[in-house]
Formats: sequence, structure tokens, C-alpha cells
Amino acid sequence: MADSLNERSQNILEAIVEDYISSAEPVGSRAISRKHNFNLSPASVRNVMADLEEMGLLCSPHTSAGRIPTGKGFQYYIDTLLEVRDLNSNEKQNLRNSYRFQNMRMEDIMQEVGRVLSSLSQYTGLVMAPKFISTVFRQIEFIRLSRGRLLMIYVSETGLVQNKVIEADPTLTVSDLEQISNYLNSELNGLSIHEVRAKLNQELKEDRIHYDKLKKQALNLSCAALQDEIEDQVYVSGASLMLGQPEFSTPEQMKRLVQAFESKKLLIELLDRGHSARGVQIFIGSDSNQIDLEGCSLITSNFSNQKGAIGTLGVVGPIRMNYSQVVPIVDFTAQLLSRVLDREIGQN
Amino acid sequence: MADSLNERSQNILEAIVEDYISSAEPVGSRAISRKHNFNLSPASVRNVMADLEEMGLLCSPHTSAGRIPTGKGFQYYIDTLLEVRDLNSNEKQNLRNSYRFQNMRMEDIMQEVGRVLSSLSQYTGLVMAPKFISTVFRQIEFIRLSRGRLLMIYVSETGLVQNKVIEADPTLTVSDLEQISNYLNSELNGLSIHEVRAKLNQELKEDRIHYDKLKKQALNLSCAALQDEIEDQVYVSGASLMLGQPEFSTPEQMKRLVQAFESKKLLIELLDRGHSARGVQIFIGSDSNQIDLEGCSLITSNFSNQKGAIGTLGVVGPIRMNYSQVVPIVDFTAQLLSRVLDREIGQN
DNA sequence: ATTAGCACTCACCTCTGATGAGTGCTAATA
DNA sequence: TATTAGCACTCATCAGAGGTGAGTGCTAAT
Repeated sequence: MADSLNERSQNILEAIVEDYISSAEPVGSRAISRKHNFNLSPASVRNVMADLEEMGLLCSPHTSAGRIPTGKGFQYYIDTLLEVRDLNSNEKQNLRNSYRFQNMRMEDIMQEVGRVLSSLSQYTGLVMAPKFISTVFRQIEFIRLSRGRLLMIYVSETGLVQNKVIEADPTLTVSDLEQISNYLNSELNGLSIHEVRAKLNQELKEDRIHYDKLKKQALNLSCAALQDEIEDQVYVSGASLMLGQPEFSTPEQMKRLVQAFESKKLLIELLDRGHSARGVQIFIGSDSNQIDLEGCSLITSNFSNQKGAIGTLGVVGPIRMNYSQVVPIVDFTAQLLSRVLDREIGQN
Repeated sequence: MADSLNERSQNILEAIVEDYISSAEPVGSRAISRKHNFNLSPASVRNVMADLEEMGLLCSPHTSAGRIPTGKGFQYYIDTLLEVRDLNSNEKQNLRNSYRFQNMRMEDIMQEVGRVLSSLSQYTGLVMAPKFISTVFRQIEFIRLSRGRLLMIYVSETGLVQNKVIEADPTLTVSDLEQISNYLNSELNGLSIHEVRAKLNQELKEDRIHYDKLKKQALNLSCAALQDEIEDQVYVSGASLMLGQPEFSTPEQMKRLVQAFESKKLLIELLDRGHSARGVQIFIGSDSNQIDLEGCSLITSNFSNQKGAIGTLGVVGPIRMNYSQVVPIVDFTAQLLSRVLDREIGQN
């Protein structure tokens, strides 16, 4: 589409976007013509700006204000003008040192990652723990709560602990449960949840033939336990940092934002969008998106260990966010976390 | 102290507090003399108000505004004027029906309680899960993460699952771990964490005499696992509702509030204050308290099952909160949750 | 094609005066 | 002696007026 912009227009658009990113105020033609040495008068800049406005890349809040990039303008900037520099080794080391992962539970690691993401970017950090469906089976335990109700505890390869209450045959004894979990642990160890499900389904079919009561119960139990999805966990850090941003300075905006952050469902939905992609993804929350996070952008990346448990982390900031600074942070943090999951937590 | 207030002063103070609770605006003498039929002229009311102000129970934001109750004023109101009516059976039933507890994990129950507390009170609901220290041992499992690092999973009597990463002798095999957990599960089942610790300490002493290597390792492991505190969990619901309250309508107030709710540490500290008490407690966050929750009050009550696992729940609202409405809700919810923990989750 | 010049727009700030709710004090009243 | 009517005073709030300045669009000159 608007890739037909000539170089001057591109330069001016870039200048406007970057000025706007750092000032949060409409940018005028004079400022552009002076600060950046294009050797162009304000009037010429104005002409270009008028063109860019017509193309829908800029808009002005009112007649005598400067121009602001539209969502489309930001999109263009990100797609074709933004240069993401890699972190140098010094910065990488700093980032590595920011994290404290020793002897932490997965929950704590996720929280820590959110904390650091937020404090480095000065925006809000989001982390979604690896989805149950993407994990690899390590161990399962059943604990009797009350008649016919069991607590199932599932531990994934990476040490992610999830639990769930299930209904079960009330006649099962404690030693039955022990045998069942032993059986499942030896049969399912190392399989992905996909494989686990396939195996369960297959065995359920076969089982109709030779009757082994305990095995059958094991299969029933594990079906109840593993067939459904387990709710995703999201960690939000530094929500209050967003409230310091000028675009969310009115009480209404603040309220809307806090509500959005409170709704884990919305956040999960948002993070899910980048869940299949590789590398860093940028979502500009302008027009078509959720109304709740209007004015926000989301930078995400997935992390995973070698066995494939996939989670997503990212940073939410105003659309006017400093992409060139935040993108590398998100990128490298995801890589770092992936490595940590393999090294520190993965078996051996 | 100010218990020496005569009846008229008490009536007027009560009227002012209640007017202020419902309007969030300074109350004037005229309003009091008209709405409440004391048969007193505004001038007389003013005299009483002046007295109350001198006693530190009222204050005025500026010369020509009405009066606002001070923290001390609210304290007096709560201590001696507030009448908390019990819920009638209809309301109790409604409250019971608001909750959905079937087949929920402890985490979900806590969250659900927060959600309902918040939606009924229209303020912010807080729930602190039963403290590790107050729980009763049900089961423990060890899972090998990497060389010398174990994931310990602890399940309490009520089905509360907590986990922790501990360092351990790297030479321990999987079957060692199994034996150890079997041993611990049979030895410690049904003991409170206090008793568990006492037992462990005692056996550690004795063990120096007869050398049973595995038993010794079991003791070492369980010490590492159970001797320290495990971080408390807090659930916050409906933080955004507070942002709708007029006293927190400025951007600065909102930011402060959101920051306070983000700091779980602060909340834990707050909830801990009422942790030993029985029944409903009210904390007025005015003067001496945390600056972070200035302008807020906290109504809490503890819940516990018969075995004694104690958690705390409550509602944070503006000081100007509707105590007579919220106190019974908090009270009854705590009772309800206590019963649920016994019935639904407790063993059989 | 570029730019100087100019009229025009409009948010923002400050100053002003009016309004009204509420107070404290004093003197009259029951 | 307790209550109250009356009155002067205070002060937040609001609306209107006028000035300022940043920025624009258009046109004509370069």
C-alpha cells in the first residue's frame, strides 16, 4: 500500500513518530524543520504533512495543533521504518543480571520476569505461563478430598505445578489411587499432553476388550484430569506505571485501564494472539481491537523449552511506546527464559 | 475518652457521619437540622459541631464548607454508634447463592470469595489464603528437577497446594525420594505444621544416635521443605471499583491506590493485623497507618476449618464506607467459607 | 519545487465578578 | 440559661472575557 512513500515523506514521518514518542505531544512543522536537518522550511514540511494526513498516517487533534501519528501511521513506522538494534553484550549481561532465578518455583520465575520486564521498560509487564496443553507430562498425584472428590496434582517437565478438583468413583481407596498414579506416571512420563491424550483415547478403546478394572479406572481418572484444559495463568507487573503515561492521565482512562488489567480473560486472549508465532510480535491496539486497551500497544514473544512448553511474555505500553528500546528487551528476555527453563528446570 | 458525649452530640455526630457516608461531601448545619428532625435550628447544630470539632471528631476542609468526620470521628462512630444488624435468613440465602464452590481448587475458591465480596460491597475484596504455618499436614511429594534441586509439593488437609524448590543431596535417587515421601506421609499425616516442626526437631536430635541414612535424609529434606515459611497468597478483586469512589478521583490518588494494591506485601501486612483476632475487625486507615492506603478502611474477618487452618478475608473501601452494610457481609462470608472448608474440602 | 508571508484557528491561561453554601459571633428571645 | 434569628464574612466554584502563542492552510514570489 503506502509503501510508495518517497524518501522525504518517510523521513518526515519517521521524525514525527519519534518526536511524538518522546514528547507525547502533537508535533508541529517548525519543530521538524529545525531539529532534524532536512534543510526544509516549515512550509515544505507542512505540505508533506498534509499529504501524510490524507493518506491516513497522521491526524491533528484540532486545527492549530501539530500532527499525531495514527494507528496506521505507527503501523507503517513499525513495518518499514523501525530499526531494532540488537542488544550489545554489555546490555545483555545487564539484563541477565537483573534476573534472579535461583531456586525459584515456576510461579516465582514468571512473576520475576514480569517484574523485570516492567521495570526495564517502564511499562506494564505480562507473562503467561506455559499452557497446560503445551507441557510435557512429568508426574501426577491424586489426593482424596471427600467422598467422590479428588484433588489431582499435575507436574510438568519444567516443574510447573497445576491442580484441579475432579469427581471420581467414591469407592476408590487410597491404595487404589496410589497404584493408579504409579501406573500413569510410568506410562505417561515424557509424553506431551497431545500424546498423552492420544494414548488415553486409544487405550480406552482397546480396554473394552480385556477387562482390567484398575487400569480402566486409571484411564477414566486421567481422562477427567487431563482431557480438559486447565486455566491459564497470567502475571501482570507494574500496571501503575501505565497510569503515569500522559495518554492515560484522566480518571476515566485510568479506570478503564485498571479494569482491563483486572480482566485476566482479556489479557489471555490478547497474549494468545501471538501464541503461535515465532519471534517478537507487535500489536497496535488502535481501531479494530478491544476497546478496553484502546491506546495501548503490545509487544510479545514466546518462550519455550526444548520439549516445547510454550508460554508468552510481553510488554503493554501506550501506542506511543518506545519500540526500538522495548522490542530487544522482550526478545532477549524470551530467549533468556527459554534457556533458563532448559538449564535450571529441565531434567538434569 | 470522648465517651462523655451527651445524647444530642451523639445524635448529631451520627447524622453527620451517615450523611457523609452517603454523599461523600461535607455536611452543613442546615442539612442536619432539616433532614433529621431533632427540632434544632442550624445555629444550635453549629454550636454542637464546633464542640465536636474541638474534640477532634470533625473537621472542615475550609471555612465555608460543612464538616467532615475525622478518623477519630469515624472510630467513635464505629465503636459506640454503629449498629450492625444481622443478615436476615433471606439475605443469608442470597449470599450463599452468590457463591459457586463446586469442584473448585482452593485458589479458585479464594478468588471466587474475593469476587463476590467485591461485587456485593462494591468495594475491593481481599482474601488471604490460609497461612502455611496454620495448616495441617496431608501429603508431601518430591520431584527431581535437576542435579541437587528438588521440587517439593505440599498439600494441606484442606487441599491447599503449595510448592517450593529446595536444594538437596544430589545423590538421592528417584526411589530414595519415593521412600522418603512415603515415610514422611505416614509419619506426619494429620499433624499441624507446629507439631510437624516439633517432631522433626526432636527426631533430628535422636537420630544422631542410631544411624539410619535414609531416615536422616528424610529429616533433612523435610526440614528444608517445611521449616521455612511459604509465601502467603493474596487475592485482590475489584480494585477498579475503588477508583469510582469520589475520594480517589484524582489521577494521583488513583495511582497511589493502584500501587498499593499491586504491593502484595503491604496487603499481607495489613491482613495480618487481624489475623489473630476473632470476629470482624475494622481498621481505619487514617493517620498512623500506611501512607499507601490513606483514606481507606479495612474490614476483615478470619476463616478457618476445624483443624485450624486460618486465612483472612475482607473488604477495603474508603473510610467513608458503608460499615453497617459491609460488616455483616464480611462476617457471614467468613463463617460460610469456614463451613465450606470443613464440609466440601475437609476429609470426608 | 520551494518558501516567505499572512490571515486564521483554537487550546490554554489568567483575571474578573457573581453566586451560594456555610460559618462564627452577637444579641434577642422563650 | 439554652436556643435561635440575624448578619457579616469566607471561600470554593463557575462562567465570561481577553490575551497569548503554537500551529495551520493558502497564495504569491523566488
